[in-house]
Amino acid sequence: MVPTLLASAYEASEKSALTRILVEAEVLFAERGFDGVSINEVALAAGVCKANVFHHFATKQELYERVLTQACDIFGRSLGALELKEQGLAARLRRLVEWHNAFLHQRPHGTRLILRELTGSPTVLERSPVFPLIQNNFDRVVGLLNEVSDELREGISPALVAKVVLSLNLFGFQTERVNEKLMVVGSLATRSELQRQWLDLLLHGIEAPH
Amino acid sequence: MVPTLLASAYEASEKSALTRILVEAEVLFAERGFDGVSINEVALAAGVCKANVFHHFATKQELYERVLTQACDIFGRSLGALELKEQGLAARLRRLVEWHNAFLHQRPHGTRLILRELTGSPTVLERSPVFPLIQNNFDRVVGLLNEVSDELREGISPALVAKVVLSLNLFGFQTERVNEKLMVVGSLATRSELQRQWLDLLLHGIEAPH
DNA sequence: ATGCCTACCAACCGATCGGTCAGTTAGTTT
DNA sequence: AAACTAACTGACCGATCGGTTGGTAGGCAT
Repeated sequence: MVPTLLASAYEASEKSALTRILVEAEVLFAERGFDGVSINEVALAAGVCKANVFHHFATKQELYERVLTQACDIFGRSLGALELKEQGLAARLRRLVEWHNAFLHQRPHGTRLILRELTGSPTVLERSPVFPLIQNNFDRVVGLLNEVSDELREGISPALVAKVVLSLNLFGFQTERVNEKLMVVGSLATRSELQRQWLDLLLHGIEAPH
Repeated sequence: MVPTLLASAYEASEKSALTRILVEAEVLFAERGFDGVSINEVALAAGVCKANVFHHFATKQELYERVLTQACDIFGRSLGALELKEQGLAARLRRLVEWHNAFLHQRPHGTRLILRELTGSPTVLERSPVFPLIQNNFDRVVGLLNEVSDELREGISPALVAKVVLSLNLFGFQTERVNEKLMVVGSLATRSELQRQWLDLLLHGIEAPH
């Protein structure tokens, strides 16, 4: 109805068709991957016809890349809004993990979409414009830890800590649905409790003091 | 040529068509997922015609589940062959990580196949016969750590340690190809060096002694 | 030799895939 | 009022999808 090319126009109570296409495409691609979703499905979910999707996006690839880039951007913006100055290592690490985990669950579809690219085969989107964004976001996390690197033991680099922290959070998120089935009987507690535990583990190690 | 239904007949120098189908299907499914691979591709890679694949497997699903189950079985057998008695926590943990990592790289396709199920949406293969196998394998790893649980700090459960160790190894494997691009400049060293570092990190924590 | 079974293949089926096209509607510009 | 443009649709395209069918080739027991 309203002729506009701005995807960032969320002010309308009735979302535009373009916005609906992007939203539904993110959900579907995140859940079933590029090959698992047909353009027709996206169109149906968005309440438009297939040809309309091709009016806004030249190819299926273009739609996919647009959704993916958008997800990376949102992650970057959220990371940029994270302020944790004047804090020590332990507190800084805890806040970082909490922010990261909260973000993952606020945007599960975007997260899963990015994870697909991060862990998928390199044939798809090998040199997509997304990789620099991921690189940049990772570097910024390392930078946050670098400011308190003097509190780290010798031989422990900020990059290593960042990798471990992000890995545990992301893999935990990725396998959440399986975990629920896998650990019905006791072994582990709630998610936040589990997170508290491995953060403590990270800070102090697992070995008992002798 | 030779009429046999045994898939485990590796003794023939010329592998049977069935074996070739299974091998190629594992590679393709691991690389591009269930939806990303057509039966025709599998047939071509195995050097047979499409109808022949459907002669050995009733449906695409059946072929996929067969390959997946096989991958889980091989993991279980390799885990069963791992003997690490009479060792302390540190040595035991190191051997466990080394075995796991070596296995992942010896069978990258099977590993990626399992990871797809572990991290994918629950709609596909929701209640497949594979989940009990995964559950069982995880429990056995926990059991190995449980034998030295007295060396763990209070509040650190063997299940938590197992989850952290397996997560770091698996996510590291999953993102290996990205890592190579992501860390061209120095931040991190070789894979084995990186692994040694986070194992040390796990044992002793990251905080400097005050 | 005859029958039987397994392995294997070319050709085919209806459905769906990504993508195109001609045409309609409606708001904007001149 | 005429011209233009973006948003949108139904019908269609060739290709490929998962799966079926009818039949051939060859080893084996009788």
